[in-house]
Amino acid sequence: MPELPEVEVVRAGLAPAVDGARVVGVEVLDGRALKRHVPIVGDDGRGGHGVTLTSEAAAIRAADFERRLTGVVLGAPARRGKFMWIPVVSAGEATHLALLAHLGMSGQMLLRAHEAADDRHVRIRIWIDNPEHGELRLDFADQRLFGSLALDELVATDDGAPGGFVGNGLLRGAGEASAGGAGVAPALIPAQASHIARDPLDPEFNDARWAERLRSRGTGVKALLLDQSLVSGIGNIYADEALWRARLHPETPGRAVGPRKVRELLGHVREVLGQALSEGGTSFDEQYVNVNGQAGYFAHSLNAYGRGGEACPRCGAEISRIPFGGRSSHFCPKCQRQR
DNA sequence: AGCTACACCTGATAGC
DNA sequence: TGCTATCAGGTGTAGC
Repeated sequence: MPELPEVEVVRAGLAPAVDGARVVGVEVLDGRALKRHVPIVGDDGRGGHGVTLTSEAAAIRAADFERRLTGVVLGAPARRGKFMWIPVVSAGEATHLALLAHLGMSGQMLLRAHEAADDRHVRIRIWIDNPEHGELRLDFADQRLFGSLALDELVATDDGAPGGFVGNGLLRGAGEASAGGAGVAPALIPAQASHIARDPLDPEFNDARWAERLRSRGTGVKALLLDQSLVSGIGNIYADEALWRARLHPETPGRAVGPRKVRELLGHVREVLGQALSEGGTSFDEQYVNVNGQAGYFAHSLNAYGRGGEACPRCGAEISRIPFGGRSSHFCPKCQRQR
């Protein structure tokens, strides 16, 4: 579900509540929401996805997560692509630890009053005390459990540039400063997010390098947009939308896209991400919501995604829907010709 | 190295 | 009503 714009809406919403707040309590209701959390003591040696946690292993993780997170002070949340993290600070100084969050397909970070009733699918509750805003509850809810929280080690970025976006307001668009004044992002990134590329709205994103890598591959351009090691933050919705804007067929091999067209595609990616951001992200149902549980409006602005069988807003031809890696690609067969 | 298939989950909806 | 199949915004890993 949540792609870059949705995760950024959540990150920005979390910032005023968590920055400077102390964790006063942690309760793991479902240990499966800690898939990425590796306990220090009693490590079961089983990590990552595609591995079913035994209930014993899940209990070890839960206990470790609760023990180590309780009592810490949190800093300003950061984001790269679809990964988000909140650094653990001590006496105002960053430590080597961060609370890492990935929302997967259905994850939500909800800010609620301390004693508010639970939302559906809450897996982890974190009680925080903010010096300015008082006591709040940060709930991680996730229907499908593809998302997770973890305590993860912060490592140096390989290029020495900031690890991700940190700002007091919502990121506005390609390489722009935040609305509320940019925070100083340290050159650190959680180890588990360090393998993904920078996202297209990161000022340090290397356009030429990306273009070169994309044009060296025989894979379809949609699969390349979704490859988080080439460019992060793009998912099924915005891949389809960017390709529609660029008039590119999703199965066009990377090496068949000319240099000019590749630059154009990147421009469309930035444009669609920026527009979605300004409209609060894309919500089809209750699955994607901001920290207050509210939906975004960008679903009204989609041209291709989810519109199979409808008329192309540009040429009127019928939008096609074809299988793609266990889900679907949506495109206009007339304006997005295979080349 | 690059690519595909699949595993990890729950729930909504459609069709019988 | 109740069963089964299909679909959903993501990612990591096994295996060819």
